[in-house]
Amino acid sequence: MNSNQASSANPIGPAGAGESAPPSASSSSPTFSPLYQQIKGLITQSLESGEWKPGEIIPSEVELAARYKVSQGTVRKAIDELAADNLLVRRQGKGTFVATHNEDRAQFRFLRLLADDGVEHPHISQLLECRRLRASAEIARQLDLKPSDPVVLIKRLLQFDGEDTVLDEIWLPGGVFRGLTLERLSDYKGPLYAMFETEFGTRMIRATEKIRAVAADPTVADLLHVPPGFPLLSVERVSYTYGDRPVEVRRGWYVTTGYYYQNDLS
Amino acid sequence: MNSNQASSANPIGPAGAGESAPPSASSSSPTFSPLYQQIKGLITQSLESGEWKPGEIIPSEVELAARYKVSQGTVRKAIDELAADNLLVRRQGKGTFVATHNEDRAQFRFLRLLADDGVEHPHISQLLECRRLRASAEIARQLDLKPSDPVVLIKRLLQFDGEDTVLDEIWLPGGVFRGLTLERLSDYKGPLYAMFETEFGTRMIRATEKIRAVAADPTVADLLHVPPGFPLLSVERVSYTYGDRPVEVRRGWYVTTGYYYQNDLS
DNA sequence: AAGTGGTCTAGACCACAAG
DNA sequence: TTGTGGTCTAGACCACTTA
Repeated sequence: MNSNQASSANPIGPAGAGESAPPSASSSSPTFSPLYQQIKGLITQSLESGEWKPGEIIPSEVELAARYKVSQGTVRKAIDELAADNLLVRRQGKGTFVATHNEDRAQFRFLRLLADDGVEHPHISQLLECRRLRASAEIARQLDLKPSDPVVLIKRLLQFDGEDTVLDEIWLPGGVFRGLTLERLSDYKGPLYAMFETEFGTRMIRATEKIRAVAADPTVADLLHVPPGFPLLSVERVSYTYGDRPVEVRRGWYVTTGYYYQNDLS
Repeated sequence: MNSNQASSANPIGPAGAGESAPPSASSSSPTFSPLYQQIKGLITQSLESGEWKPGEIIPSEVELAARYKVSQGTVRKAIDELAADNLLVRRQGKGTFVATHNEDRAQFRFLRLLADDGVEHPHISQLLECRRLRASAEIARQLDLKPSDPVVLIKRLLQFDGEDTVLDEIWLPGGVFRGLTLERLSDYKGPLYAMFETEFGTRMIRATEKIRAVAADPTVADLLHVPPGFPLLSVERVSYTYGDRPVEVRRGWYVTTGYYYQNDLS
């Protein structure tokens, strides 16, 4: 961060624009960071620390401007970017809220599977198992853990229109998801990410996926009721929380007869 | 568009803020559109009409503000959104430029295939054929044409590291791509979309893709040197130009051994 | 009526690029 | 030095929501 902290007070007083000294970074600073970026960082910290929880409203723009000793326009730009990053949601006339995986119709955001007619179908989850074990070298690398660190493995089936369509293997760091059991999983109603958020304080911010076409191996084929060798969509996802820390590895096999993975290039 | 045209003059004079009448839309208008959205539309028109061509610089913010009789901040917000939509590119100190598929390292934007090591490998295109024929019902529907309207069909192979990896079938509306021949295609150096842009004035703005895992049929398998039934990634793309008009349908089969399709959920 | 985000303006200054 | 986009401010008004 820059010399200009902007947390409680700027270098010299309120520092208005156009008449007194500007509040921005000191001139010729080698690492220049705009004020609104610093504000963005401070707001992110409050989000991460839980000062404002998912679904809650955050202080109004004028309040935040007073708190950080900057103009409303500056916190506006910071909030604009956080809203674009799906961390905040603005509602005109009401206020700005912390985004959540609950109410949101953010289901499709992470499971981009549509029926051939282009309609988003609902699905139900059938849990197969939930075990604790030690991370393989590969999983440890992807979760930024040490090999043989404890991890949780969840296996489940997703049914679309009553047909088994997706098989998921989900790895989570054991330290963060202490106390996660199959029973707690099956008791919870709603998306998995909503549970992670409300029960474990871990919010998924973004994810990357590697997609391939693979032949179903016998085990997977059996669970998905397709013949061995059947072409399946292999989706390998790594999800990240605040600070770009990886907190989930997910391997999915999708039956794409009657359904397709939708992607928008823009 | 709103009653407030903003093209040459606002309802009443320059209309500054804070003292005289505001320039924005008439009050209680049933269809309210912000000024900067209208400016965005006007700039888009100039882009579409070719007033500013791909790669060229557009007038500075102050010039555009004078031209449209609005403040610089308003055209700035319009340009901000157009830059976010990849229609314009801002370069600090130099100006704002019309985006292009040429120089841009916008290759990966539309062909999201990476090697297993995560590196983007270069590829070469081998043209198989280029024919003119009449649109099938399905293609006509997707290109918003009438059945049996003329279309161009291009087939090609993409080689990564010398290996045939992608087979593409590309349908284009015959009217727009008049004079497109295999010879012209093979003569052109560079990405296909760059050629469409410079030679036919058709710029691809966005695209949607439907992704499935399929078994290679004998013909495709032969061309890609895989056994029949081999799992391939099926990518069905529809590309759109200005005004969300579809101008390309592309069906691709990807061999995803050693390569994967990268997608970011954010 | 009050409070919130959304739009619009005007002006000042900074960072960057090029003559 | 000049011109461009980038940042920051202050203030006014509009649109939407809730009381």
